[in-house]
Amino acid sequence: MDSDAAELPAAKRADRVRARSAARREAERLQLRETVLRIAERQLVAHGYERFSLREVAEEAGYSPTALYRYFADRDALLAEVCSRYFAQFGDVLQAADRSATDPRGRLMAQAQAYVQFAIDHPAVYRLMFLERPEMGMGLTIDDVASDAGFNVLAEAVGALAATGEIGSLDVLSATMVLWSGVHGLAAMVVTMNLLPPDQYLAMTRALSTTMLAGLQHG
Amino acid sequence: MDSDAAELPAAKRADRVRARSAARREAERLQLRETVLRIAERQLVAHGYERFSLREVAEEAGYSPTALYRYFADRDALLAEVCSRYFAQFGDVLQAADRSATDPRGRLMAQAQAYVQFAIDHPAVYRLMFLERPEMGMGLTIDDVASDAGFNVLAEAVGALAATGEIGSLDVLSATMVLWSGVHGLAAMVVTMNLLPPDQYLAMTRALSTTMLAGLQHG
DNA sequence: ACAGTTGCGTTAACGGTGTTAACATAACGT
DNA sequence: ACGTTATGTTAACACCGTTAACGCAACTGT
Repeated sequence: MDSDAAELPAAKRADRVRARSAARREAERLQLRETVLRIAERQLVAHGYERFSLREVAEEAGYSPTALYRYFADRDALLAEVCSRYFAQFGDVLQAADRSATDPRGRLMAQAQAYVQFAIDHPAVYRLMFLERPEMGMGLTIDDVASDAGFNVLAEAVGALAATGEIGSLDVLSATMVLWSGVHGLAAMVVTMNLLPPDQYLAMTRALSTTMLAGLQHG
Repeated sequence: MDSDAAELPAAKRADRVRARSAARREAERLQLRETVLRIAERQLVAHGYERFSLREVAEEAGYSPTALYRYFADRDALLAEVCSRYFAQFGDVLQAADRSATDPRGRLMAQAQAYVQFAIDHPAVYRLMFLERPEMGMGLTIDDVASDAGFNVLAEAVGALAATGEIGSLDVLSATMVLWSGVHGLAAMVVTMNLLPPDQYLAMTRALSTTMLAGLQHG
């Protein structure tokens, strides 16, 4: 049939077949992992963290519950992977907001808006990332957080603000933590109680960030 | 035996016995409720919200799991009652802090300190009250919150601050929400991740409240 | 081409959860 | 003394995450 292939040594063709077969199986494995992750993400968003069930993910995927253990160590590992992807997305969102302005003030204001907007858009995910299982993503120690992408975007903008002298008596790390606490508090309210409609939460975010920035300047 | 009692009509003595019996049974019922509540509180504090188990409460109380349903509608009702008592305590703590100073600024600073201190002292309870099940206690709507004791202590101090003109362009409700968001964000961090030792959290609380108060003044 | 190994998915089972239903028993009111 | 009510029990249901044992297909080395 294939004259070129026929001229090659049989051993090499067998090797090619073997390699491609392994690659195909690996691809299938990755694809199944991917669909399971997408199902898990969908159910997490739909049902919330507290009702998230490994068995239900398996059912929707068309497998027995125990089959998923071939691909994920346990329920937490599955959730952690979903989490880590959203953490990357969250970092990107903050970075994009940061780039939407040039002056430190504007950069911080935009970041705050984007931060709370993320919580509004993905409440179940924000809850998992920052409220229920903070170890999935940013970790529990101050060093973990200091190495987080999102935190550093914020910290750098605060550093830039400090360079203009508008940071008062606080050091950069403290000022960063203070600002983070503020938006985190609002985000936590967004995902746990719906006191206000989303747009009012954004207005509140504006009020909070202007207040804090003004306070840093005159503190 | 007892000549006085013998002279009374038998019917009346029977009534007295009946009433006291009912009272005694009611007291026993209340006492059992109370011990169950104390056990539940202890286990909530010890194991945290996510591991809280009705069956384990029943076991420690010396009853079968289903027995508790005579005294509480379900697991959530039991937790809600534990919650409501802590809410009362939380309100008292804030009020006491409020009274520790006379000027609006000092009142708000003291309240912020007491707020975060409460989260440090009772992390599992704060999580239940404000993060996991906010409907147990302060509710989910803005009207529920507006009728909460703790919130009103804060709101009144903000009102007093506004009377001195140090509140800038924000209305009292918005300013209250902004301040609450800030301390809530810190408290949420206290109970979900332990980035810092408690005393540093309190220092951060001071930094946060001075910043926000300065921001309100110059905003 | 055949034998052995590896990977995948299954069922069965364990210990745990909240909750409902049916039942026993003791105390109470008439 | 009898019927009723309150209190607590056991059994059972429907879930949950997780482990162990097994069947089976595909792949690998000889």
